[in-house]
Amino acid sequence: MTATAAIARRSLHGELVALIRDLIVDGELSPGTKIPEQALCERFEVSRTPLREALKVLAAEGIVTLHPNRGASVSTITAEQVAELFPIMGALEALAGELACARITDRDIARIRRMHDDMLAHYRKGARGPYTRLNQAIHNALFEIAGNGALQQMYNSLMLRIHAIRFLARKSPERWREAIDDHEEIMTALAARDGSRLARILKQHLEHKAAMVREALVARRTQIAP
Amino acid sequence: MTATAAIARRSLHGELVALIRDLIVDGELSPGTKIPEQALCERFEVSRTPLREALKVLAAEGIVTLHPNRGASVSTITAEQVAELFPIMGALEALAGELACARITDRDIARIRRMHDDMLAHYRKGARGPYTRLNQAIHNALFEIAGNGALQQMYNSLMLRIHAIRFLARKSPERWREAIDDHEEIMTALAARDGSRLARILKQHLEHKAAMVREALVARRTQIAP
DNA sequence: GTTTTGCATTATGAATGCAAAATGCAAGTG
DNA sequence: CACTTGCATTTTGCATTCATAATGCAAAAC
Repeated sequence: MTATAAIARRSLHGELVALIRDLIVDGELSPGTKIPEQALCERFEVSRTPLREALKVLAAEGIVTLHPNRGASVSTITAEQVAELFPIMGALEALAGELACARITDRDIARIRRMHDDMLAHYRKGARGPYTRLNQAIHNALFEIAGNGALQQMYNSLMLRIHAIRFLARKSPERWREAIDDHEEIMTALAARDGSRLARILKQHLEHKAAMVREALVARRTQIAP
Repeated sequence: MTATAAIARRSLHGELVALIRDLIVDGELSPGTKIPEQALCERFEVSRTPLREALKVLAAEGIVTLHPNRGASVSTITAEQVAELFPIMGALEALAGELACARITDRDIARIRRMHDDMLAHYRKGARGPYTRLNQAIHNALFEIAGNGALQQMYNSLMLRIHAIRFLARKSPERWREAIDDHEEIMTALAARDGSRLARILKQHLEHKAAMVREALVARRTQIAP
């Protein structure tokens, strides 16, 4: 025999990393929340050692912050950090678009076109939830088609870090319209397999997203401190 | 008083992360080397718990690979991974260049020009070591001027991951000449504060680097299996 | 009434202990 | 002689334990 499929090696701390990450993604642990070790130990029925290892890993990923001798908490994000991360995501998406254009099949184009049309339908209905889901699906599909695993991983990691802003992603109608326009252009460039154009559009699309978040942050600030 | 400087909080595992990372960077632990916990515990005079935590973090960073139940080893890198990482580094450098152009001062330009000239002098003398050092210093300076901490961190992290190829970075004279030409163009675009042009050149520069590494890898392969 | 100080409680950091898995080696088998 | 098989040793994963720093609260001082 030539290649035996390596049996799945499990490690408790690895499971915990995934588990806690899900907890954060699903919003059960919201940004800023303290993470008491003991409580999670009881919840998952493990001892503190693997749990602590998991927290260290999540801290390295940036979604958990460790306060030496004072425990861990779910990372919060500042406007400054958002301002730093969005351009990076823009650069990565641009690269993904470029790579995707070089590899995309007609079948893939048709598939994304379907998602795009679905998304438009939800936009017209004003259905934010399904719209967002399809929006993300399209962006994910781009990364998959790009076929660069490391790139996809880095992007996902960044998405996780800015996850904290999800709850304030209340686009204004103008910004939403803008996003739709961007997506139309994305579809066109993708169908034409015009990599450099798609890259440019995606970068700009992310700049628009960043502007949207900035507006939301400002709105929120004024709301909190009247 | 308004702002007391928070006293430096130390954590053993944090120290160990830095320490082991240095060991790897300095080449004391070369890629593929197994990392026996006990040996390092004795070397650093710590117990296994913090050391294991440190290894988990380094694994999350990608420079250490964990083999469940079989210990850890310094990550090796395949040609495929190099092919995935270089385009990402290209995208990040391009972004750094663009941001740097928007913020660079005349003083900074003069400083980089000096480094550039020094580097050229070393090139003419054929001094690879000092050349490489200045080359890296220039790229680092670009990231610093760009002023995006997250970007710099991600780039450094990637540099660490491809660190394994450092020993085979034997440029052919043609490739070296090519790199010099790239750097001349980089200086020109930087002095003109032409962000998009600098971005394009940096991306291309990284493509050249990738090609160089690919050649070195091929050469090495044929050398090993004659 | 507000602030400060001391102590008890709790939580975190690190070390040790124990069970399970992997490794190495020698003896056995074809 | 090559290849497996069984056992002793080593290594790793996790639980538990011990030490230390932080937190909360009540009493004392201003």
